Amino acid sequence: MADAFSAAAEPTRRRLLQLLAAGPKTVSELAEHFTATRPAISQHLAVLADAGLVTARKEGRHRHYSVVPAGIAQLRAEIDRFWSTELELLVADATKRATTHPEEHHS
Amino acid sequence: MADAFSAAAEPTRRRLLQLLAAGPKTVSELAEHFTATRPAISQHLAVLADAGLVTARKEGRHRHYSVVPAGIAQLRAEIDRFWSTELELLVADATKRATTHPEEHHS
DNA sequence: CGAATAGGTTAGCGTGGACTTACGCATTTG
DNA sequence: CAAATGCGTAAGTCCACGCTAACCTATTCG
Repeated sequence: MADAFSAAAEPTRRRLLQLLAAGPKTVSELAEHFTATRPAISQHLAVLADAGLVTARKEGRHRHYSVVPAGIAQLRAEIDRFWSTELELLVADATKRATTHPEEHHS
Repeated sequence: MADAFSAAAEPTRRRLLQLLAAGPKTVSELAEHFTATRPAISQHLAVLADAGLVTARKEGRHRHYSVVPAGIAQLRAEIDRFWSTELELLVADATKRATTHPEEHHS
């Protein structure tokens, strides 16, 4: 099984996951949101499926793709594992500094 | 400025960020944790720097790399924007189902 | 000053990934 | 049944990317 983090990071696949999070959709429906051709979207979906993030349910001549909750949970776990305590503290420090001294942001 | 999400997704760079989160380090110190050569690590650091995630402080003949809190905060924002409400609900549903009916997990 | 250390830069290589075009297969519909 | 629809797959192209080897610069130390 592929690395969920890497699979989900690609911009097109990121959007695909967001679109599918709102509910199941067919490949053609999804492809309408992109400039890329339908086969390209189909291949992206295959990558996501290989990472266990989406699955397809066959229904007539349609293929309804939907998100796999367990896969999304695993992706979440990967993100959380990456997002260590140290990084969390750094962000907390950064946002605190930004709200306290907004103009000290010399570019 | 490059996409922080994509930059941080690459496995080697993911580890670099985690190592740097624990505190500033030189390129050689970082390179010890990998099988890749030092120039490779140096290039990964350049990618992270281009994404605004790390910065280098020159000190003698050493370059101490460290994480940029503001960049990490922006990465966090990108992740949060990706992690929409729908995805959150799916995960909540998945974990709930897993803890409630553990054996219904037919592979 | 010359050797050694730290590290950025370049050129070039190989691979993978994103993409398109073309095709094949199933399913529905007239 | 024939045309049309929905979609996966194969083949081929192109480019970005990760990597190494080689080189160059700056700094420290004998």
